[in-house]
Amino acid sequence: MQMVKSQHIAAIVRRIPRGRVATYGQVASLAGLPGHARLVGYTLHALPDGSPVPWHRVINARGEVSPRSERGAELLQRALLEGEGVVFDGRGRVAFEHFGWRPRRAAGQRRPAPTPKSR
DNA sequence: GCAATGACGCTCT
DNA sequence: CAGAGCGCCATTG
Repeated sequence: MQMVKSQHIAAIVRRIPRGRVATYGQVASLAGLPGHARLVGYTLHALPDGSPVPWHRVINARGEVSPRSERGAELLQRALLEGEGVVFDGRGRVAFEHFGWRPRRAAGQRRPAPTPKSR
């Protein structure tokens, strides 16, 4: 299978619970490609139309949606997330501390320090 | 089979 | 904290 990659990534994204958002890097790490977030982004773009993949739940590490090629698409993604209960801050950013998806991994918690300083 | 593109991440300034 | 540059692999033409 050649597009197994997309299938694998799709499986990861599909694991994201509703009302939660994950970053490309996070999905990439879970997919077995740590540090290769670009692959996730491009692979998601190559996903078929009938893919049950909530791609709108996948955003960049900045906590904001990517300005994709199509103008307004980021607004659509943001609308979908808001429809799931995700809230954006005044700058259009999502608080990973509240909406960041935290997958259950025995020895692989990709969450070193969620800004422990200042509250 | 080769070349170019692409929905990012991380580090440095 | 914000902005800019480099690197990575997969998919498409």
